[in-house]
Amino acid sequence: MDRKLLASDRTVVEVMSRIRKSAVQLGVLLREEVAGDSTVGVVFAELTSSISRVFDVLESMETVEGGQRLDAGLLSPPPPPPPHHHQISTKKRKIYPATDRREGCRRRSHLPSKIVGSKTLNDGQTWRKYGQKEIQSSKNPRSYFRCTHKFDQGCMAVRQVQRSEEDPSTYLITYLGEHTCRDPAMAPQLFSTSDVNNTCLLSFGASRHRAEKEAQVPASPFTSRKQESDEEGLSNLTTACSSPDYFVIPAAEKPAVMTATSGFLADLYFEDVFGFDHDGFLS
DNA sequence: AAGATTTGACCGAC
DNA sequence: GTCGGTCAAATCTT
Repeated sequence: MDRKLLASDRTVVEVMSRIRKSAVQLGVLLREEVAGDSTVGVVFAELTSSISRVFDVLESMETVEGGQRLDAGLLSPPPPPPPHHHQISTKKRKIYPATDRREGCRRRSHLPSKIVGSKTLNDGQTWRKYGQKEIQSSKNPRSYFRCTHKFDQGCMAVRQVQRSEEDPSTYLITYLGEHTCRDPAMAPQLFSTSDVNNTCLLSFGASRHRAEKEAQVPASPFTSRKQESDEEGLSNLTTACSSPDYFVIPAAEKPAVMTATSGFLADLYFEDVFGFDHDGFLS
């Protein structure tokens, strides 16, 4: 797959990202049906499988600029320049000169993103909340989080959290960018027994390319620090890996979901992220 | 005191 | 002009 990415391919990427986003939202809305061993569940599994394959193909292409992975450039914008001197205005904020526009203000919503439906905000990562915004199309505000290690390790991962309108107990978490930070001291906590028992992670669009990359750079800087911004006391750990490409299913729904999806997504997750068969891992 | 959160302002994309 | 994403001073928490 040596073909370079054309502008039209990028449009495809954007459209596919939207389709994937819609699929995830659909999964949340159809939780019961998807969880059951029903036709809906089978069709949903088929849909997610197809989306994953498309992303596999797209991610195997080179970028026009050459060399970089598809999402490397799209997901990880270059780090913003260090803040320098700014004019002081009479208002609360400093005024940035026209030549010093903030990179961060560029909208990222059109970039590939990974959306997770979760009952908890705790995903094993340490996040720092940096903003909250009322969203026009939604009655629930959206909260913005950046990785705690943004400045000390240059990690550009960010996430947006919004409570689901359909199911207020569920958070729709959009991950943008990938974690490049590491906190080795916490690695041994990866998949403690309780985590395995209480979670089920379904991979959405996890590619072998990403898996290989993560195998080289072990993900998941787990931390014992206070889980930041975990609203309303939701502190039970529900995810055990930093890779954001998951669909998180509450423990109670796990068996049914595993049946409905024939386990292929879960298999993909275990194989891609950990590089071995989960049956062996769990036994 | 240090670090985290809140919240109004700023700014680029659309 | 509107909207969404980010910044950063003020405030809160540990």
